[in-house]
Amino acid sequence: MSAVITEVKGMAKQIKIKEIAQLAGVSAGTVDRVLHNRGNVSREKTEAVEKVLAQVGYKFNLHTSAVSLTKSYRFLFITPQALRGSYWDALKDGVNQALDEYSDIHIEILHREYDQFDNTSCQACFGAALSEAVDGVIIGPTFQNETLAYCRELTRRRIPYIFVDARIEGAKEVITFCTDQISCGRMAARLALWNCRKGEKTAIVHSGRKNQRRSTNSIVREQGILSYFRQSGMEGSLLHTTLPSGENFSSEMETFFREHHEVRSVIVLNSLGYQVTKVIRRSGRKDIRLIGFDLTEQNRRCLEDGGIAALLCQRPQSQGFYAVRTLISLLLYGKPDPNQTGLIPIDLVFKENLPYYREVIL
Amino acid sequence: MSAVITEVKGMAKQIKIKEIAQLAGVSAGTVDRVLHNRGNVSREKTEAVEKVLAQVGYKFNLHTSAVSLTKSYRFLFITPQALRGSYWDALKDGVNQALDEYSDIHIEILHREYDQFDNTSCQACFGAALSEAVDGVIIGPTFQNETLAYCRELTRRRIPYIFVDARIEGAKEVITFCTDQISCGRMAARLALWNCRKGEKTAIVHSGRKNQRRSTNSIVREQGILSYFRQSGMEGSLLHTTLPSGENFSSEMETFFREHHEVRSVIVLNSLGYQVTKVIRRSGRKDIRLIGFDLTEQNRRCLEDGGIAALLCQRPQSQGFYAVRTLISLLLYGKPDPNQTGLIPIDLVFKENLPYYREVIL
DNA sequence: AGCAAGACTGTGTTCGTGCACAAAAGTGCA
DNA sequence: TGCACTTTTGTGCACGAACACAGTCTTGCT
Repeated sequence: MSAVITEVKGMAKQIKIKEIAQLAGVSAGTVDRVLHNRGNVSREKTEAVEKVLAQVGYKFNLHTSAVSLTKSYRFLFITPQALRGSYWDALKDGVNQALDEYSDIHIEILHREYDQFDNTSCQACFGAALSEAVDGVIIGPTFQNETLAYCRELTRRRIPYIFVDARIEGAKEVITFCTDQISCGRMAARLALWNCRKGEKTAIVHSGRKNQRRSTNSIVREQGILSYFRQSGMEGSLLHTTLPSGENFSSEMETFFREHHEVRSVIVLNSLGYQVTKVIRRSGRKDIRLIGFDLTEQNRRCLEDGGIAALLCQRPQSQGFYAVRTLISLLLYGKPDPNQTGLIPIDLVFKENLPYYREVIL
Repeated sequence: MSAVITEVKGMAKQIKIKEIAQLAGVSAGTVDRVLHNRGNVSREKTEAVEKVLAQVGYKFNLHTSAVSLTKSYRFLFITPQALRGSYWDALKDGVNQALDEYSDIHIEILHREYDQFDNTSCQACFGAALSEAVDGVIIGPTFQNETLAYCRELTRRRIPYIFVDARIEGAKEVITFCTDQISCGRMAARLALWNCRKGEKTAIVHSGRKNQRRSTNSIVREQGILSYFRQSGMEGSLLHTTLPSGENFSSEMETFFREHHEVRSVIVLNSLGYQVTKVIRRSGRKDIRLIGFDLTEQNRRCLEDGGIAALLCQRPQSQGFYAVRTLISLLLYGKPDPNQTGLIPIDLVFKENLPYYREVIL
């Protein structure tokens, strides 16, 4: 019989502002001023407080702060159109969840949507956004130039902003909440090559919007796929095809699947996997595994009925939730939470673990 | 150019106890008594308050409550030995994280560990636990009878308890935080059969503790695997082998892998996948994909070096976190959060998304 | 020196909730 | 009815952080 091992875990007795004040030989008010760097504190006392602070490790608590908070905040939340059940809709759910969690803080969020396939719409949206007096902005970016112009103006006005889903090179955002799309691509590739035989091929489906740059995410995902295939010495087994824009049925693609019997895996680079399942079904092929991205309502159904074998997801709810939380924390304490990396886990969803993704779990 | 769609999201103005009191024609103290069912309120006023409550949808705020809370709570946390980097250690991390998050509430947690392979140790542990005066208990159960006896006593003493990782039939726990092991098994099976050819086989590795019942979880996982294989008409492609107890190297299993060339996938039913990688390596086989469970430190390393192809994980940190949170919420408000289902998502981890599981994300 | 402007610092009030205590109302019994 | 007792109800303070305000101390200028 082995011994009963025991251990006591107590709370790390949270230090109070009053105690800090006492240790530093100042009043609570001064500590408060230092903590929020509101200024008007002599160098001497600032240093005294900061010295104590460094030793005791004071922890901010959003909720306790909120009890006494009188100020109210206004955020802008700018994304492509968030259709019911879409990726952006899920992100919005996360934003609302944060609003709920921090309902003791007075926050108002204005949601502004633009057409992600029309840069003039985006431009107009950002233009209108500039006339709003807000304390912070959350941006789901698409168009590089338009977004950058807007961000520059925000920087000039000292309004903090956060990217979700993807970042724009050159911007000075507080943080970006997104997943590493290279890893996403590599995971998709691993699934495509899982137990793969010589001669079997993998098809990559691109989005085929006319006159439209492909989204950065889909480009990077493809790079990830490519790097994994190259590393596995299977570079030659990749094929490419294109999904036409809109809901138009692609007879071209149907022919593609009919003719390429050696294709056993299909990776759809965007969230339109559910459209490809229809094509595959029409082609009569039953030996193809479809790997898609994003847990939209349509994709969810396809996962359930078997049309899609696996989905790679980037927890849009978490992105929205953390974005709001970070903005609050930043505005209340003047500095972003240093623990935050901005990297959001990648979820691999099969039919079996799908049910857990019904309710939002952060 | 399409229109810019806009929408305003504001906070849902939280109702205060004072307002409720006013609406019900009573004092704030009475509302407080009703909310926490402390008794000593006339039927008449109770009904008046509850009527208002039902209309306005009052929401508890853990943190504001905590500000004024003077009471302190004591929880017991009873698990198998939580070796560094083990599954139980991860669960403990989640408990500590909750302690951290709710550091404004006075909570003390006593961790008691027993030897999961020695029921007398478990019995002794529960025996000692009964002499502790505590407000709630979190149990990671292993032995059915011993646990049930302890739980009966807890029920008698009206001390709430919560299971993590697995539940014990017949107990009256507040809630159990665990994943559906059937689905876990089915996911493992899906991976094993992913792109599988006729003639290829899958080996299931059982734990081989002497004189020891297998853990409920591993039994249920096997049922899940079996059901998936049966459904796919591949029942015949399953083989079984056993891992000896302790760290002893299994030459028997090495021979198994050498002889069964048709085995292409291996599912290790418990968290000891990393031990099996050594055997496979010794056997010289390089065409086998190992599917394991639980993101322990050792398994993590094997995932990185490729010895393990995929791990199925059950977010032990979340389990620990939610267990503590539920206990707090229960003790403060007298009733568990009805939103909680207790089901924890299943994570499928490859080498590519492993980095995100370094830091605990709830 | 006298004085005002500004920098600095401490005190006191506020928020919503929990809880102790006091006040009020009801109950039973001689 | 009067008295002791219990049950019910209201009031007031504490909690910890934010912030307004008032008081104190510099500093520069006439």
